[in-house]
Amino acid sequence: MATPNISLTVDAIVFGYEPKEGLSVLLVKRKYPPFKGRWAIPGGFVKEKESLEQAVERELEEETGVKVNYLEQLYSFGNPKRDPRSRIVTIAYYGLVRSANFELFAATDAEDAQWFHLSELPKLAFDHQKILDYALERLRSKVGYQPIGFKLLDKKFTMEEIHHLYEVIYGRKLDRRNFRKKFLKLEILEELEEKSGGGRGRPGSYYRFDEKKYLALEKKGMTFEV
Amino acid sequence: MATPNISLTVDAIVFGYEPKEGLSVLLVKRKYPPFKGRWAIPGGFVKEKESLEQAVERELEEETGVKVNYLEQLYSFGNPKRDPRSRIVTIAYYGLVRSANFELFAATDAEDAQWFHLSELPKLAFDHQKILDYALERLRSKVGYQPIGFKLLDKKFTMEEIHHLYEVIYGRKLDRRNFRKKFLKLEILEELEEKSGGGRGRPGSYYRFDEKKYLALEKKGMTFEV
DNA sequence: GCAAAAGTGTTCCTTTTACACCCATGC
DNA sequence: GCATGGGTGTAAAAGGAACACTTTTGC
Repeated sequence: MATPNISLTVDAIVFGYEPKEGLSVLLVKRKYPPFKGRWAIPGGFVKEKESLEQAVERELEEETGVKVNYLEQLYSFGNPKRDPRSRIVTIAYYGLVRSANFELFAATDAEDAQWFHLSELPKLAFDHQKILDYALERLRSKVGYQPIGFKLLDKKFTMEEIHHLYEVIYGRKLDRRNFRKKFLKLEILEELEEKSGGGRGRPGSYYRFDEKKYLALEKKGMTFEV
Repeated sequence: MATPNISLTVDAIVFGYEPKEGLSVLLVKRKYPPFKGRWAIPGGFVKEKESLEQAVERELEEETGVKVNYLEQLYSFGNPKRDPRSRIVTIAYYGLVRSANFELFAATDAEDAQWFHLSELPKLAFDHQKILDYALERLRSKVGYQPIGFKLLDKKFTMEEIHHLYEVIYGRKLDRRNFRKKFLKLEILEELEEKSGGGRGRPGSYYRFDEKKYLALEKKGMTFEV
């Protein structure tokens, strides 16, 4: 009656962001066949007693040492031929990490783990490119109506940083001044005393995402839109 | 290595619509424990050689005789305790059918299959209420930016019908005149010669969704929005 | 003619877009 | 002072919401 011949895995597209680097994706190099030596997105089999999210977090920890700051289920891929070995259905997630967490280590199932710029992706194993495309599409649309962009930034960030982040994700220019006004009008940012010194030009304020305020406003019917 | 103790099922929320009845959901009465005699959404185990979508369509056919007009993956539910028997992960879909296809039959795994108004739902088995809530949320949002509402209507329909459909799905009144203008401005409806006779008042034109035109416009960057 | 529903037009207001200009800092 | 990037304001255009009015049908 059950389905003894179908295995279940989870995989995770993890996005990272650095102001100077742009968006990156976390990949691991496969140690074993099939696709030995090829880059793939981290993931693995789900254990019987753990939740799907726990499985994702465990695999990420084991294979890359990364802890995500945000995790969301993406889509389940179940094409009977997606894995040459046997029938393996995977539930894909995507995650976001703060730039500070960029340290990696190589471990268990991965000969290596590494960040790749979106513009310099290697050929991926299995149907992982398809999963990545799907994740990017989701990120692009979701960042416009849910406050998840902050999860890619430091707790404190400047207007310029979040503005640039949105430009990178959308892949197009956004008017700096209109972006600022739209964002501030949402009233979910707390302006800090501290200014961003160091660079050229006038220093800008640091801001922090005020999640409590956001949740309260959301409950009242406010909608986040960028 | 594999996951012999996790079983995989698919389940489907199927929505139907009748102008006079509003939105309905297709449910089946469980023949066997657990939850014997309780209403549940149709679904069942995935076979090794079939795709997930094929599994959904097969189970729907077997349990209810219904063929959906639209099918979309919703979300995967994998809480370790969602099924009291063992670890069963389900990939949930939602589907839409035209009102004409409303005929049902009782079959294999179901003592009975029946349409339920959204306002008169029985208590559901497993976590199926949660899945239904999720499906409704998805339907409500998606109908606003993808032309899937038509899948619930006859191939030809009047403005009044689609207007009422949106009111039912959104659960609130929409100005008849503004709705009409907004919809027509999209230029994806083909107005037919035929008028809706019979009722009281001035007859309205029938329309048909012009999918080719929609796809062409979409490619050019047009966005469907209601 | 009257009621009912379809179809058309107009006005007002909010939001978006495209800018110009001033301010604070490093050198 | 000058270059550089941050911060504020404003005007035109577009889009959405509210609503009055006309048309076509059944009785």
